[in-house]
Amino acid sequence: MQLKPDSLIKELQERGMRVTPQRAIIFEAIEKLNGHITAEEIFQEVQHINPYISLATVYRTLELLQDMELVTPTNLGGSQTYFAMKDHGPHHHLVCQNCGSIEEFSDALLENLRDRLVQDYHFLAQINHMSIFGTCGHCANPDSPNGE
Amino acid sequence: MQLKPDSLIKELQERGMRVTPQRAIIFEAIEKLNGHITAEEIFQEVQHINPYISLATVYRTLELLQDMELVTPTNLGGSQTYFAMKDHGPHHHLVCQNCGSIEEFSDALLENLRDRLVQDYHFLAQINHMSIFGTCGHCANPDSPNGE
DNA sequence: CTGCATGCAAACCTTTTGCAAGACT
DNA sequence: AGTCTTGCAAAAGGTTTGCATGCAG
Repeated sequence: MQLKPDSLIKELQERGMRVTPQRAIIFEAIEKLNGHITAEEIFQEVQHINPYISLATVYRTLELLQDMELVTPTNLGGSQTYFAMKDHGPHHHLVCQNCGSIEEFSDALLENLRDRLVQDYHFLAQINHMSIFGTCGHCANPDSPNGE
Repeated sequence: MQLKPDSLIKELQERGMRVTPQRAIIFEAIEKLNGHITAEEIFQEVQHINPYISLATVYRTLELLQDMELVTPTNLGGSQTYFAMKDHGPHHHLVCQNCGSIEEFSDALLENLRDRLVQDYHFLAQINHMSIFGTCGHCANPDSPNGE
């Protein structure tokens, strides 16, 4: 019961949810890995700290964090689900199908699309985590140093 | 401009692949169901014609069609993979998180996004099958009958 | 006839769940 | 103390695979 007051732990306490050592360790792992990670990756990381924590608990904690809207699941094309913290506003990804790099892009680029979806389809898009696949600048133009 | 089962069969022959009754039946089923369908749905359909065709064969045929670039897999948010024939040009989906309806939207709406991704990120987006989640007109405005 | 395709069932992979024991507040 | 959480293992859901048989070319 010493842990540095992580933001995730604080959130739990504020909402009257139990703070167990398992959860604290899982939170640490998520914060440390910080990105788009799978349950399995979190599990591996967590095992370094306490090998008795089970995969099931990782999944249950992840579910909890989703319910609390602190984490979002994303599908990056594979069979596994990726999770990421939801704390720095909506952002999206450009996944290069050639080199596998993942780059973020601004939510602002989606304004036009959102507007048109409302206008043309009366559809309120809720895009928190979009992944777009394609070819990144480096792979598209290996010769030119800055692409285009 | 739908691709007919016949042309799928032709494609197979041209590429020196075997045309088996199973494959022909599966092609028919895909054509008949015509849309975004799961392996299980194809399997059910195929069973009506010949109950001895196995799910494994459906999966193997689907894999073959993917390798031949005649069919694309899509993730529509659930646990299953959806497949669709690749012949009616790029199109995308609006999935209502409230009522579950799936509506298509035009690829034209993505032009702006594509352009900006190239300009700002030198990224060549390859968006063949995007799914956007949100709230459809009916669910957003239950009072307004025609959403207009 | 040769080799690829099929059926069946078992294996796999990721995620979920039932239950008894244990921990947080 | 009471309820929520955990670990374990088994189940579940979707997809893949090993192997012997069968069929297309």
